[in-house]
Amino acid sequence: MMTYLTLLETFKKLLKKNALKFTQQRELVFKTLYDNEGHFTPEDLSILIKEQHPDLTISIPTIYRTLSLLEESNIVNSLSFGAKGKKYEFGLKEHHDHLICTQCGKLIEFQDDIIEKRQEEIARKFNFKMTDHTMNITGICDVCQAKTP
Amino acid sequence: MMTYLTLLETFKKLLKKNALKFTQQRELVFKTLYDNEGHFTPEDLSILIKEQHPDLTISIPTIYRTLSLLEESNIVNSLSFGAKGKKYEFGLKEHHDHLICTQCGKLIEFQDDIIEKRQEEIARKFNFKMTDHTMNITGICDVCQAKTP
DNA sequence: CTGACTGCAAAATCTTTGCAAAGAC
DNA sequence: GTCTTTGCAAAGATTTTGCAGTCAG
Repeated sequence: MMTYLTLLETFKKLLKKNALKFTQQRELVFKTLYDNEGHFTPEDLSILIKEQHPDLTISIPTIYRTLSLLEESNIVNSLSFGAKGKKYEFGLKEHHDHLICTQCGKLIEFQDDIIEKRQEEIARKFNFKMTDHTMNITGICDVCQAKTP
Repeated sequence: MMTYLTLLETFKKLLKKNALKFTQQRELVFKTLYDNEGHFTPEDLSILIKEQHPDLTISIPTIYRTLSLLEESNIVNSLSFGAKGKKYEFGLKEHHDHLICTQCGKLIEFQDDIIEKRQEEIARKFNFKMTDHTMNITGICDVCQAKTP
């Protein structure tokens, strides 16, 4: 994983290349997605930013516009599962998958080379340029299995 | 894959078990998802139903309510991505995973034994009692790659 | 300076809800 | 008959847009 500053430079260069300006708001969205692991709706981000940067401001429309911009450049990925709305995550990170316990909500991240490799093969087979993948295995974790026999 | 009538019986029993009524509208949504391979927004379904059953009617709110109902019972699955809104598919068929184009919203289903088997192994490794799993590969499909160089 | 970006308010969508009438059992 | 379900219209949410003022380059 590259450092924040390196990634920020990449972002700045990309903006320059497209005659777009580097603004406080754009950095805020970029940084907040970088700093926080997870998937966020535009509103989630608005709240996170208020908490983590009380001195700065950004409006909801700007968050939407910035996320679209970042998504076009593959700096963020969007996906939405279950709940309403689209969710965004920082896209310049290693892929990872999840095991989710439906009883206690525990979340285990894992990374499996066999699956990673197989996913690439599948994407290739369908001529897909893979930008992200999510795999969620839901079930009941060992602790909860012991609790409820 | 079971026959329509068998599946319909399952659906009826499920409704009865929950003191819910079997109505023309509920069957319409169920049947339309069964008859049409693919992933549909509530509005898509409304249009499909108008085309395929011009004599029957169903309102948009009822489609939303019925889809939520069907989803709770795992009779349909929902997915949402790229384009706006959630999409629903008939859920009582073989397990499969998805390739999703984030630009045009195209969705390709695939099934891969290597991945299925590996998922079971991973669940076992973490002592998880797997109840479900979903895998989505997001990316850019061949058509969209050609469009944006 | 100049053109792009932001925030506001308002519009366009998309989804849910309240309620009277109709329908399943 | 009773209690759910439906359709309508209206309310809520979510996302996008127009425009004047602000700001980066």
